[in-house]
Amino acid sequence: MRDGQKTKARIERMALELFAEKGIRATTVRDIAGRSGVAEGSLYRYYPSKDALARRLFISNADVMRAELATLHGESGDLESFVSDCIIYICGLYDRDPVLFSYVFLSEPSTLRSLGVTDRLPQDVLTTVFAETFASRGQHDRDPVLVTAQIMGTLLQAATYHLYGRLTKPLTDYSDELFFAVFKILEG
Amino acid sequence: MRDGQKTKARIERMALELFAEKGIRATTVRDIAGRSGVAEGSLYRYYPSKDALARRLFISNADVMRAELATLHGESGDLESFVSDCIIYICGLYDRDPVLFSYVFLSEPSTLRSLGVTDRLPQDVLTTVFAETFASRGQHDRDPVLVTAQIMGTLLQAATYHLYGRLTKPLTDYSDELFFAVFKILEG
DNA sequence: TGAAAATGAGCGAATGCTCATTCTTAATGA
DNA sequence: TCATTAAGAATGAGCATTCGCTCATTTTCA
Repeated sequence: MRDGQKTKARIERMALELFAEKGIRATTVRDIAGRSGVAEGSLYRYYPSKDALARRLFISNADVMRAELATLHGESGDLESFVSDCIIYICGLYDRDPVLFSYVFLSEPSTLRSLGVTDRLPQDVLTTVFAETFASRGQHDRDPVLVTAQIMGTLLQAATYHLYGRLTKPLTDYSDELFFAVFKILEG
Repeated sequence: MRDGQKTKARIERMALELFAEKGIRATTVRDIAGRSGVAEGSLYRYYPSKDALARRLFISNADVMRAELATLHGESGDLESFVSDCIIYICGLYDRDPVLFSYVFLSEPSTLRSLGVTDRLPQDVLTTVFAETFASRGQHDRDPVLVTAQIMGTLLQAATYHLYGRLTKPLTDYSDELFFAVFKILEG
């Protein structure tokens, strides 16, 4: 029999690209099939619906990212080196695969809500770590959610501007400036 | 004759809410008409298409914001007070009308590209001001685009987290922490 | 040759939009 | 004062098209 896994992988990748380029609603099953070089019906061998595919694509990729961020935390000595590793990781993620990055990090709130994935964001790992650290340091005045928002904001908006072609070098090349801002935010 | 301007205004507001809540593609003309309490055909008295309405809503609101940010620049003495005014303005914008804020600032890149409005973002005012200031100060190593991304990132991501219900106080209440981070970024 | 993989015509539902028709009301004039 | 009217405002059934999805059929290959 034929190797269905290759077809499945091609469908997933092309769907991811289209979802990131045009949005989920604007991407039709015919679009996905066309770009994947398969028939429309083939999608339904592997997924019960277009939305299930979109949701699975988000969750499986976001879960990998969350696991890798958690690993970074386990390997790091202190908060500062963890955050620094996060920046390197996230910049590398964008440079290696801007399409995947866009889908997971730059989808609009309404999209994530309709997918039901607002509680599975990779950046939640940061919030947890910040909460633990601030608590153990007795810094009860600091808001781990706000700090996460500020730090992730600098990175995500930089990525957004790169998508628009306004920042042209790889995101990793801006890591010095990004480090600086993030550490200032972290210091409080 | 009847006052069509009130109908037009109601259609625009309800469309804005739906676009922000569900996205443009996911919002049907029937949705807009239903929530506005008018018939479907009425939309087409004022706009040639749903997309034209979406585009007009973005541009007219973004242009107002750009003008107001430019006014802030004209009234401010130095860069620091301008940026501080911008933070107050943007936080107030979110607190007063999160729906409008989401539509203009939190739509995903693919949406803005399909509307053809990526060159009309309110935050471009900041980039222009930064470019002028850095040039006049001889700070040729600083990237006005990156600084804009970092500063706007902290604000927009804070707004995003507020939308998710993770930040609960008005955004303005966080302005102390936001000021701090933004000024650190600005210092370089 | 058997079972999994892949196909694509076609279905019902939904969508954006049109247009013939009706409704509303300010202006008119006797 | 009040019936008449003209024109803009509003309607909603209906059209052409597109969409997600199904399934009987064909293809592929261990």
